Amino acid sequence: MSAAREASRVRGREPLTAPVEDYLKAIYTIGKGTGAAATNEIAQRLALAPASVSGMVRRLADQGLLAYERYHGVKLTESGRRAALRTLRRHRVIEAYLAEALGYQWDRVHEEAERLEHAASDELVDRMAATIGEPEVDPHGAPIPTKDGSMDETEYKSLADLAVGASGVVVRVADEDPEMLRYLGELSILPGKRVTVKSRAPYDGPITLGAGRQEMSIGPALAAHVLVAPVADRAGKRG
Amino acid sequence: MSAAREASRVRGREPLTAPVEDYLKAIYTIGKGTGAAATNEIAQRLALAPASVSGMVRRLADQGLLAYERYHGVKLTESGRRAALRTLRRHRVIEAYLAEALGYQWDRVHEEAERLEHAASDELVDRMAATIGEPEVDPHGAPIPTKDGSMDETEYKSLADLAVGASGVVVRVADEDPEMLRYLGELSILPGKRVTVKSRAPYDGPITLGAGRQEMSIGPALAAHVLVAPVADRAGKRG
DNA sequence: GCCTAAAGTTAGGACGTACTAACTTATTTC
DNA sequence: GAAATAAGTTAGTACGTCCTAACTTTAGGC
Repeated sequence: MSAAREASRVRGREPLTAPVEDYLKAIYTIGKGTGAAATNEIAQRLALAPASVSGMVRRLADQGLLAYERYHGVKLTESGRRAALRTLRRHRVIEAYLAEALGYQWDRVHEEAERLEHAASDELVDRMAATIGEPEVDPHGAPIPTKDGSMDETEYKSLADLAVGASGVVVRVADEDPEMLRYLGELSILPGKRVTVKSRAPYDGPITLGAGRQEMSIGPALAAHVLVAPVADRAGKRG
Repeated sequence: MSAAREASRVRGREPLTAPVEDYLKAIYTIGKGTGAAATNEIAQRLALAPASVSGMVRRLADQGLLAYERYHGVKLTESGRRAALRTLRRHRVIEAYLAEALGYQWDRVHEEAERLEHAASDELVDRMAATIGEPEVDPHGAPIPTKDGSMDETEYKSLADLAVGASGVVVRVADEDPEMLRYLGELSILPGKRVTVKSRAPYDGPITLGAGRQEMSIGPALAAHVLVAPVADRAGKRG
């Protein structure tokens, strides 16, 4: 490695730029913490040209945030993982705070948090978290990393994977699209809601759900974004 | 004017970048709204080289935010003034919110707001303002521009200009330096406090103040940053 | 195992914002 | 009003991030 590149790697703890934080967050969520992320996946998630990603991941690797092997994707280093979790914590605490303290609807928090996460200090985020009682999940049910950089990584089944007749409690909606969130809200498919799969039509057909006294049908693409914790069935439940 | 430059001026209502907002804010506060600002003043306020300012003001003039005449400083256009006031409103509402809702001390709000002002949406700022009861001043006593872009431009005397024997109510501390603010806080020279000038030493010497039951001396440089509304003297006041 | 499609990279350029060094214009002083 | 100083500008460069176009490497189908 050249002296110049070595020097750039040694460069200390300057704050990360907003694009850098976005890359790390994207890589983290693609790789679920430790897995690898492909150039095209990163490009798609960030709505950038793949060529731009190639250039950026090289710089991030030079800074010691990524392990990068040409043509074979990237993995976060320990320092990259910490930075990603810091940003993810900011994002989710801010989302929770906007909903709890400022009356935002759950379909609006993501966009606002997407900008604020790069501007808020650690202290601000900690104060927000304290003010609303140290939440453990954001308004979509996504777990909030702790200050020391650990996060609940429980993997949940989606509603699309639940067997016919099985019940579950919605724990998370794994998508930020405001339209989708509003639609789910109308159906009152929200974190905490108990649902039962009544039937599933063949050939990727609609899934019929029971939730409280209601019954409803949703497509499999939508169902795949609704994550549930399975519960044992019992009769005479209260909605 | 060339076609290319004309085209760039016509470019619509894209959101302004953070540096652009900082320039406009600086120019507004230097020119007190409508006055002119010199290149070197802007450079000093933003801690930039004068050459950088020359380049930037030309771009801002191309965008119709400034009136710029080479070698003769700049003035905000109406559109520049509106943008500056929008940023100033964000900044001061955020400061007030941090202090009121999140327990920040008055010497810490400026730094945090300096970054958040570029990331917060109008909606967020309006919600913050509503949540803390539509404040009219920030924690330092600076007036908050209204949503429709007007601001109380009352000019106050500073403590350094108050005659010996005269009294005033502190309305504002016109500086953001945390050390200065903490020091004034220790002396409890805060917005709302009533003070009386007891004496003034010659040759720019210390100014002795009475405030409540206390008496204290401060230097003229510090006094110049403390703005007061004059009040008629009366005996037997309560602190 | 070869060929093609998919995935990824390099080359070259643009834009916004900053810098230093060298130059020009304006202002002050005598 | 000329010289000295202050204020401001241009020229040339750097850096971070993005782009498109053209090229290279990898992986999948036969």
